[in-house]
Amino acid sequence: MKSGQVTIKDIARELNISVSTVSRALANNPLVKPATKKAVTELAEKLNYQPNFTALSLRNNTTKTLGVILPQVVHEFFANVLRGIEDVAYSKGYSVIICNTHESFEREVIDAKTLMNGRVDGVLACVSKETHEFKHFQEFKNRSIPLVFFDCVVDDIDTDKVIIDDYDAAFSAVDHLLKTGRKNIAYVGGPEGLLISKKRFEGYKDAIEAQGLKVNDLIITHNNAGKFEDGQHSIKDIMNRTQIFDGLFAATDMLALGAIKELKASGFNVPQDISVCGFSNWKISEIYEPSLTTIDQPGYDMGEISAKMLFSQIEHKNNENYQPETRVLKTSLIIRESSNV
Amino acid sequence: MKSGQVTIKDIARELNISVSTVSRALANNPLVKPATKKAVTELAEKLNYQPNFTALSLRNNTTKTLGVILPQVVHEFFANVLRGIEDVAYSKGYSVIICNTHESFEREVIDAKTLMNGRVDGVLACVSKETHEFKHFQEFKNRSIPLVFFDCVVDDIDTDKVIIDDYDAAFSAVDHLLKTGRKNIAYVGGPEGLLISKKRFEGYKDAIEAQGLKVNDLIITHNNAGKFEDGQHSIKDIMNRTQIFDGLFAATDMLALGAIKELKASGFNVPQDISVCGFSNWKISEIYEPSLTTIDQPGYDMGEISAKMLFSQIEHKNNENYQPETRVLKTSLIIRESSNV
DNA sequence: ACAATTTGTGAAAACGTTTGCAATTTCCTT
DNA sequence: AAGGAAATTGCAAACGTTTTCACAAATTGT
Repeated sequence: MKSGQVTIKDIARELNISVSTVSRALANNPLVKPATKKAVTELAEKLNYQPNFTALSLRNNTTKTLGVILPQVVHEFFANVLRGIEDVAYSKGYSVIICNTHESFEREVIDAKTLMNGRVDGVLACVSKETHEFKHFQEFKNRSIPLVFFDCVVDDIDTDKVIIDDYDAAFSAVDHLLKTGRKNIAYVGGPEGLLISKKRFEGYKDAIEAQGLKVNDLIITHNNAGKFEDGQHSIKDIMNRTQIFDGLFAATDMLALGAIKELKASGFNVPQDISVCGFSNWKISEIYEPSLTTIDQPGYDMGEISAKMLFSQIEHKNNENYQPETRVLKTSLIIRESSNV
Repeated sequence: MKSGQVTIKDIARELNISVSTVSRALANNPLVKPATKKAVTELAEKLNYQPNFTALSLRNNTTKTLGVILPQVVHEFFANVLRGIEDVAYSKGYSVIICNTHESFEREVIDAKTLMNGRVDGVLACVSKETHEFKHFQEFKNRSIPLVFFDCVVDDIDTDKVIIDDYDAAFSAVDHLLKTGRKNIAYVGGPEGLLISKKRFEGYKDAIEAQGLKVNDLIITHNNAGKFEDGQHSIKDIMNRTQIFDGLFAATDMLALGAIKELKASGFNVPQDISVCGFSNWKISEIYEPSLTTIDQPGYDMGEISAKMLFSQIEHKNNENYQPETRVLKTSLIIRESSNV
């Protein structure tokens, strides 16, 4: 006997009945005689029988597993999204395979392939910042594997999507800074290729122009990532060009904090000299001194909604007239010390 | 035809050969005629054939999947552990299922059951702080499913373990504070039930006594979690009892930062009045002002070593004389502003 | 007491793959 | 051209389950 796994056959042999009867008994099928049922369930209990997951998957053509592809996991926003996804999945008896691409295109392609061979019933994906080509995702559609994008989505692929209203969020953040009397708001952005970066940048520009002011390229920077160090470099760059700015909007909290660090190092006070707003509402933005004004993103909701949409695809897999949908979630501005002037 | 999945049968039918030949051709078996092989591989390519994962698992009695059970994912240390695990797993063609228990015992039991039915080839686990009963883990051993514990381990279960030398780390942290001339070091700890908490606390006490000083219960607190707010509460509690202390060792960085916040609020300066040391070396400890002295834990190494041990179990599953082993990893003290006196 | 139900059970196929064995074809050798 | 070896290929079983269909046994109605 290998691997100690108790199977339905073992039970059948032991009780001198057929596997079919055991299967039915365990499924509580009314066809089987109560006495037999009792014998089977008791023996199953005693032997600690667990139905073999792989066999079930093969038989039922369903793996009760969802795949999630995302670029980072040490990330409070994604962690909240994951919680939302997991809660929905667990409530339906599903497990979740998490594929962490570490923002690598290559890894993303590998992960996509891994999930494409019938290992999961559906996939939730957030594309990495390196990704500019989407064949690997298109393949999910070709194989009609249910797919939902969240946060960083692929415009060209026709499927359900759940996104944050990044434009609106950025607009309201910059608008807030302007309403407190600031006139020259600098911008410290993330990867330019990313759709969410573009949206945030547009929101920034439009908020300024909405006040009849002009956008000033001298106080605008973009970065390949959204890390603390990038925020520091951005401020150095801007300072080399001009020191005329009194507000700053950063596309992530980490960029904002890096910027603040550098501003302090250059002798500026936040918020007295320069007021600052970040994006994401990570825990650190509440702890830091000065605490950071920022945009709160509904991560949990995003996960929950994405997962529900995915299940809706899974459950209506054969429905011809299913129409992909894009849900846009609202954010909220959290005002703290860094913009409290 | 359902679900569009191309199977080996489709290829066989199309080419008018048997499935066995197709299977062999795809496996590049030398038995099959080059011409046939060519025809098969070309058609497979054209139809974008991918071997069905579930069928393979059933056939080979191996899922090429590892399960990881851990209590949190928004946690830099665990995230590093995960990276280490993933890197080893990927290099062997394995995927990783991550089960996030959210520090809930109930969830941990469910997750363990989920992984117990042949869904994974082995399990890496870090127990939640709520867990005081271990039947669900013992069951892995009963079924001889390879199991490795990391970080928060279960003493009673005889299997491979990888841990941090928490005692040693705490000792060296407190020793460092004492060597800078501080005499009364407060302790702000995490969940008392957790083995790692106990070890850190012991290291703290022994370091004090090693200097011929006495441990003072008035300046010791324990918390149910290791969060920022717990650190704040701890300082309030201590302050209500006494204000006589000039150093502080906290069992996590977040506890340390919460403590610092509260100390500042009470008019103390860090490090001038009270020097502080945390534990874990999260990014925030480098960013915060004052930057935080802390213990760096080799998270990536822990993941890598754990995964390697697990694979060693998997590969020697039938080896009678396999002896479980416990690896203890060294940490390093990172001295920053918060203890720079 | 015999047919007609009802009730309970088993055999076999199916999910997609690999592989030992047997069967067939092809190619040499004489 | 026949015989045999070598090269290809196919059949069937197996992995653990569910489920359709058929059949046996027990019960009911007359």
